[in-house]
Amino acid sequence: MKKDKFTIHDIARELNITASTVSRALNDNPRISAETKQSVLQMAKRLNYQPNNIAAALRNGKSRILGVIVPRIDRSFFSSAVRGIEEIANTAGYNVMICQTHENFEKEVTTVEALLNAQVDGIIASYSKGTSNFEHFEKIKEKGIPLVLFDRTSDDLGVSQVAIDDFLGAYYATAHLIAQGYRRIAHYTNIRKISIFKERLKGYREALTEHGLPFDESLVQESNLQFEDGRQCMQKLMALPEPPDAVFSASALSAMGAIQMVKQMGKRVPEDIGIVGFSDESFASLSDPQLTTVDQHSIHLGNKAAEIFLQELSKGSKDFPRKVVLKPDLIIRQSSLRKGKP
Amino acid sequence: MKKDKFTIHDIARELNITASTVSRALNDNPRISAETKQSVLQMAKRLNYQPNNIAAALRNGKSRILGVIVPRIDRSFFSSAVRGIEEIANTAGYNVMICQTHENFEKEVTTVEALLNAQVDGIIASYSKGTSNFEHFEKIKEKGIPLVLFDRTSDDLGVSQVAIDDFLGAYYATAHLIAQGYRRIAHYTNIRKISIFKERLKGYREALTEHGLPFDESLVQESNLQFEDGRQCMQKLMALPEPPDAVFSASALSAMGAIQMVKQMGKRVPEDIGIVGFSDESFASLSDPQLTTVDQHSIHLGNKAAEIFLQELSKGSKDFPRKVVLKPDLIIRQSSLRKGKP
DNA sequence: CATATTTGTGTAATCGATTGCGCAAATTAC
DNA sequence: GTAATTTGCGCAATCGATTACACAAATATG
Repeated sequence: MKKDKFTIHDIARELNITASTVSRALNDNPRISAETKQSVLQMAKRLNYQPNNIAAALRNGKSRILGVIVPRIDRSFFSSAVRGIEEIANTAGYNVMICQTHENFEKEVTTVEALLNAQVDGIIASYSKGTSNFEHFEKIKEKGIPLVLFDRTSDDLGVSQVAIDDFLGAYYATAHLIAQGYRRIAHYTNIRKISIFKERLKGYREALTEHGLPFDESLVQESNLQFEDGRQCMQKLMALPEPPDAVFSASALSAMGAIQMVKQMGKRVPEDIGIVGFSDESFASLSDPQLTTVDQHSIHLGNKAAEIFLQELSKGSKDFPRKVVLKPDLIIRQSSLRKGKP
Repeated sequence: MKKDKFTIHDIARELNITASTVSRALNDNPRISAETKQSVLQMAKRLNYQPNNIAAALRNGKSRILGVIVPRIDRSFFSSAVRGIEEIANTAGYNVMICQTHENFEKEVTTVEALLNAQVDGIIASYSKGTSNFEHFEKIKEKGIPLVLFDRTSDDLGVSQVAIDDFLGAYYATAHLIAQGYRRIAHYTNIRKISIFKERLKGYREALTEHGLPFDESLVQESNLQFEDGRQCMQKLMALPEPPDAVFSASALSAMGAIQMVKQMGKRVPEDIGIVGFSDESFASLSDPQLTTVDQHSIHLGNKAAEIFLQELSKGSKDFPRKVVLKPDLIIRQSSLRKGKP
């Protein structure tokens, strides 16, 4: 039951030197002699000295904490992105503080405040679906704290962003379906004001046009993109006078719903209906048939966001804000393979 | 571009009072008059004052940060548990700092140190598969900081624990299979020294015995319980002279692998082979057939862990350590329903 | 050999909020 | 009407580490 809270003053007393010398020795200051450093280090080890980061943080205004804001952590895309952020941040000596907004705007505002009060050195965020007002993010900028947005980004804010090319991902997906011989391709989307869904819709449309296929508004289904939405939209689509022969969904979950409904209606995937989803969730390769998806490389996305944060910290605001757009990849599985491997 | 860093001293100067009065006013100290509080609050709002938590943390030794250690965040079970922890912690005014060990013992040790240096007020952890030495956890105890283990727990350490009743979950699952008429039930397990897997094995065995079925060691398959493991174990099992007619897997992922392999071998689930998994991952209800699983109520588990942390903080170490064992529930889906609803 | 530099360490202020102690004024008690 | 309390606030120390400045001793320069 030894007292386990020694400070640099305790070390100093033991060695008959001052705390400043100890501090310098621990920080490897060149003005301290080698012997002194030696003995300080030894004593620190002997006393099992643990530095108090809080004190250092107060003194030099750096907490070495990076705040991360995500809508929710229990979605594979976000947890992987967070993991990517952590990988980079940890090796650079930063701890990560993660907060969830649950897609709730008010929670997002209070979260930003909480992180600022905690004196984080920077914030990486993906905002809520309900967020339209960016004042809370402005506040971060005003404080001179680096802010990096990822996935759900905005050009209006004038901060660095990391996202994948949603347009391209959608284009790949749609073009792949066309190449597989599907001709009447539907699209699942969310409220269109969110840029990622807008981009996906554009990519879908572009692929159609480029291959001489008509764009038919009745084939675009707007919903929350959850599993049940995927089922219901499929039902509506199949009730059309001219039902589709494929679906490109802007989410993986609703694509799964679509598959289930197709099977339930006695049709086959991919023979009768081809299906492609967006975001490579873990379940994509577990379904029957396995789901073709657009891989967003979420870990890499997180890495990139953390790297930009570190760069902004060191270089000041020169060269910033930056905008990084990663290329997605189409992971082709059975759900869209009518002709066999392309 | 206004300066946005005001302290209580700035407020004090504006009002011609001292910082101590401001501090007391902000903390609603009864010795401060109502008018003074009023004017302090107004001035604080006018200057857009943001308290510096770091300074307060240094002074009173409380950071209001709760450290959480999990093997990895991109697993539904852990991310949900974390979400449960956050729910409780946030409403109690705590921020949560999440760290991952990637099932790596060394990373776990350094993570504990990082959290201690960050002066967290408590730690909630689920340790790595490779962890056998608990010295780093002892250190937390020595510092007098509350430590709560969840899911992967240990009685040896003398700290509070929250877990689900793995034995009971396994018992439910196995008994359910028996009730559905399956008679030769296999079991997927991991290395047996980890208590959760030991318990699941015991529950499985108990259910067999209680229903007069023999325990057959050749039906117990040990692996890492990943998807591919589930496939391979199934293959081995089907090659036995007397193959099983059901599998109770200690993980959901390997149960999915089992389903896939059964289907690939031209047999049907649940008609020929019944399958039950452990841990209600998101994909369980998305598979075909949908997977019967043991629900660990991970969010609730997280809630409970956070509650115990808060209690330990307030009540001192009286009544502690505590051990909370939650009851799991069997979520019955198609993969085990041979006879229809039980 | 005198001056200039470098080396090694100490002194004391600082970061911002909190709090024990003290003290005068206002209020209550008897 | 005097003594005892209460009310309201200021003073100054404190949490632990960092760092500008100072200063003596050692070494270098010319």
